[in-house]
Amino acid sequence: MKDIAKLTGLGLATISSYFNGGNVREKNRKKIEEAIEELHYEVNEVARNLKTNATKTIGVVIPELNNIFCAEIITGMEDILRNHGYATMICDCRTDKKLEREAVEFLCRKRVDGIINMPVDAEGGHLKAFQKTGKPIVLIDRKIQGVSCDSVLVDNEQAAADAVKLLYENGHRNIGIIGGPKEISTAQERMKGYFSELKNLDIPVRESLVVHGDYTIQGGVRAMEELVEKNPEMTAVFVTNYEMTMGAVIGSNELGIQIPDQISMVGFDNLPFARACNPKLTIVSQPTEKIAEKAAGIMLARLEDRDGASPYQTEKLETAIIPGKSIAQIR
Amino acid sequence: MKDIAKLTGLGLATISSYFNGGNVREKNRKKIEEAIEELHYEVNEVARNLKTNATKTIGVVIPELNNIFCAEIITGMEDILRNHGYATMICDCRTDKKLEREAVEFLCRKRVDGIINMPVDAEGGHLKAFQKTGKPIVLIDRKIQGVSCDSVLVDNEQAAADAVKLLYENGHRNIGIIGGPKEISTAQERMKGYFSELKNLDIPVRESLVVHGDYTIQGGVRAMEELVEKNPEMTAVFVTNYEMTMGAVIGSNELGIQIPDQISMVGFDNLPFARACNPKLTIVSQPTEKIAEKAAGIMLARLEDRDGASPYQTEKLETAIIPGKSIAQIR
DNA sequence: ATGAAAGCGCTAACAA
DNA sequence: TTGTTAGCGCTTTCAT
Repeated sequence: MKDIAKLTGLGLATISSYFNGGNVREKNRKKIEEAIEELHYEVNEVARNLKTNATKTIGVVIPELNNIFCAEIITGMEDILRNHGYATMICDCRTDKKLEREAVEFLCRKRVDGIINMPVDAEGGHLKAFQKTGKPIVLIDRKIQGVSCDSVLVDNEQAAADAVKLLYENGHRNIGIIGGPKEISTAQERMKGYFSELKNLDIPVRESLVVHGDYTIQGGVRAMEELVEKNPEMTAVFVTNYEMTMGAVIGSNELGIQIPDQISMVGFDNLPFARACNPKLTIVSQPTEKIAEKAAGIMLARLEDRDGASPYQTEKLETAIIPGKSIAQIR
Repeated sequence: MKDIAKLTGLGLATISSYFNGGNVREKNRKKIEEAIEELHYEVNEVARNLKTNATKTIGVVIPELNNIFCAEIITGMEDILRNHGYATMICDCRTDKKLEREAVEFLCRKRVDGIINMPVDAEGGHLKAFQKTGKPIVLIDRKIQGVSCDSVLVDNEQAAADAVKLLYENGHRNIGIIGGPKEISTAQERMKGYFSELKNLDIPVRESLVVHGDYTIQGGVRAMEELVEKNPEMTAVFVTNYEMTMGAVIGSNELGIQIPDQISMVGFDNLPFARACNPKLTIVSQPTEKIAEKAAGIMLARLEDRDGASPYQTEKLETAIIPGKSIAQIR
């Protein structure tokens, strides 16, 4: 910047003003632009950030990038944030609480302006340090008790209830569930929806029909094997996330089980995958696009009007069932 | 840092020395640590970066985050880079040349120490500006003529030839191909492998068996429909990326085509998906883990020994065929 | 081993 | 509208 000041004979403030949309006389504007061209000048954001104490960067901490649900949400958020002048710094913590905490500390040091987090640690201890900075935090997909911040969630209980009801309506009474890790709030809620809907429908819960997976493909395979082995009378399975759905489909294939002739199935997420299954899988679908929009929107709102200390909000979005051909009509 | 200097009565240089592994007397070390605790001090990386003129951040520019091949590679690279003290700034350019150029410019301003790029623009014009900084660039998956930098590629021609040969060995002679966009080097190479292997095997090329898709799911569906309609005698299809493979499977399902009874198929990438197909899909598999390792490794090497201006290297990795049950033995 | 001081590239308050 | 100046939080000579 000094160089371009020298070259144009202008003061630093004028140049700065030029870059920040201030008023600069047409003549000088020209001069500056020529100098920029000649010097191949590029603003140094690092210096600017130091001065303004804002990095125009949002940290995003997620359990696995290599997970389509996460990837879809991130893609959507990044798009919106970028269009508002914000960069995104993504940290994949590999579903590891320690790495998650390190990621947040790292983003602290990097002085990001806000953090969007799909939390692994349900206690939320990893966020405490960042929260002290007073900068905004937005939680997505999973809630944390006791961390006061905005959240964007999905109505998981309803989603599970819908799935169970759909199976019931098709005559199923022995409905297995492949749930997620017990610590994770989404998994708890989906499980709760399963139980409450069974109760609603006056179907007794059978322990052996309930398996807790770990939200991974391999976990889905194992859970499917276990369910099938333990429950010869089971006619349907509800799988509660995408990775395990894939696993359950793999398990069925490898066990030689026909869907839906032998077992009906309702999966979770990823419509293209559901379409690629033969027969097409019926799934619960989460509105990833909307989650991204809401999360980015809330973050931007917090960032723009710091003063408008509006109360923290929790958005709860609806899921939908996308019908396929993986449910057999019984009797 | 001033505050902690004041609190301990030490000079700034000592504190700085403490943070950078310098020699500090045990006594003072203690004092500093106490002060840090009391003040909840955290290093400001922005300031440090300004001074050292290095951000310890690598920019990654890819066509689509929402693409498992990309996501897997990024996950792998991020892991390695993080373990070496480097952060990663990911820019998803949505397969858009303009956004890609903007991403690179953006990363320039952010003063990243290097860029890893899976290029959309085969001309490579978007990289020129960054290259002037003298900082390292590593290209992955696709090559660019005339940009002098390191690349990590895969032997696409061989991969395609292997697939064709395998189909040939199973008796297939009418082999269709769903290729990718003509501008993309990987697509060209895979197409080249198809042609050269057919020539090797003395099979005449039939125009109608060659379709160019666009590397998307929907493109795969359309391409499959087109192939089937135009080529009643076709017995096998080779699909040249993951998204289109998914599309081809969807297309087959929706057209009611049995794999492999009516048409045999060789897909590309994503082993879990291949396993989830019924019957299991035979695929060409790329070593994403290794690509990530190589790319991150080369980047780190360039970053460490700036002087050791070793010549630019092009790594070419091998693909593998993972057998499934989607190829019928003819006669 | 420690301290004093200069400066990285920028912005912003103030003065002209 | 433009120029002068101070300073963001750190690192890094150079003395001590």
